[in-house]
Amino acid sequence: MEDKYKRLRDHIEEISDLTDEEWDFLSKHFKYKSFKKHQYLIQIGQTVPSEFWIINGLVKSFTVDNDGKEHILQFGMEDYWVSDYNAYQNQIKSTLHVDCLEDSEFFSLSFENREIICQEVKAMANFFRVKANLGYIALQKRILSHLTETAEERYNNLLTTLPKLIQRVPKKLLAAYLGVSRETLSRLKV
Amino acid sequence: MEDKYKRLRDHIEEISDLTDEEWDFLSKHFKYKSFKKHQYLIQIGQTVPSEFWIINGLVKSFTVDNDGKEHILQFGMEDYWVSDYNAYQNQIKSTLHVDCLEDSEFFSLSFENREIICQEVKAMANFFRVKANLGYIALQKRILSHLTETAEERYNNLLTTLPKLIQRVPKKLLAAYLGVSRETLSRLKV
DNA sequence: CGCGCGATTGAGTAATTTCAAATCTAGTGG
DNA sequence: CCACTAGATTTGAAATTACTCAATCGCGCG
Repeated sequence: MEDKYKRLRDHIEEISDLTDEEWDFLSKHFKYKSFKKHQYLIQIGQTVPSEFWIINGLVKSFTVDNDGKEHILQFGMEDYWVSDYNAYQNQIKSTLHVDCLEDSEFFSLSFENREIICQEVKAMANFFRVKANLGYIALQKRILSHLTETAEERYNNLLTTLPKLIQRVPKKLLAAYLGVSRETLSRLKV
Repeated sequence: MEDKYKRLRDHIEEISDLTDEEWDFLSKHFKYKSFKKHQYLIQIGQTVPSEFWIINGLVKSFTVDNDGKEHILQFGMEDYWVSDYNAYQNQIKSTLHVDCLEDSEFFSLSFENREIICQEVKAMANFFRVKANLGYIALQKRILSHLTETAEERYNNLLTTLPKLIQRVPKKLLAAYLGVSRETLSRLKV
């Protein structure tokens, strides 16, 4: 467990340095959680009290449309943060499922605790500010990739940017992430 | 000019309250700029020293693909923030154009000045943190809309969420934002 | 008045989806 | 360890959708 906390601290200090006192204070606000494959962290219609930092494992966040088809907003793996941020930030009901694709471990952070540690520890306010900026930038890139690239190009980009992910995720889920049918993805000459 | 600064302060205080001293300090770090229709705030290949808060006017940020087609990442109007945040945050060359669709006025904020006011004024660090979160959430919604909705549904959503924008923007630019050809957009029965 | 830009419409083409079936694979229990 | 089964992947063919290329129409500005 020590090493898991250590990894979280390292992760935060990639962006904002912490004193030992700050770390002692803030680390108490995270809660360790463990989920089995196929368990849900978040379900549509429920409140979202926490966001999750992924210690290890793999999750998907997704919605289901009127035809029953699954659309994947995000995959999350080691060192990723995941939640339904719309529901979390605005304290409303979730419109997403978050489901474990593997047995996974997390540190969860409640909305209240996040505000507390941001208020008390300037470095954490800075961390989340920078992190949100980076997330915003990453999503802008994804939007642009949807506007400018074919599914084939997006798939090839995935292969090069997240090769480890590809091996852990069934192709039909990659299709649901890229926005094409699994048949079309299967027909791409890669 | 007084009222323009007042509007910026109001905008910030929708999220984070400021003391008069804090405002006096931080407002000095913004620079007023005015651009004519068709002028570029940012061009591909150039550095991006600033982000811009739009006092009034209208801009688009976009790229041009290999076929010469334009793809619009964002429209910005009154009270919006706009930049190439990837280039701005990482201090690299821009991959976007930002172009004025109308005569427009801005307050610009350099990267250095943003860090300064975030360091000195806790409320501003909080403001940008929350703002980045809201931006992240908005882009997640847009990703999901691309995955789950048809161009027709996305267009109808635009009509209801940003009716004023529609009237100021030619339809072919809306098509470039929604990710369909102008002919297809024109054929939608709305 | 005419020019240019934007919007619309038509027709043919290309790409993707859907539905169906066959094949392959990994995990389970015996 | 093997056989079995459910899920995943691939392939085929038809149907749908969107795109491209072209031509026309409409309107505002100079």
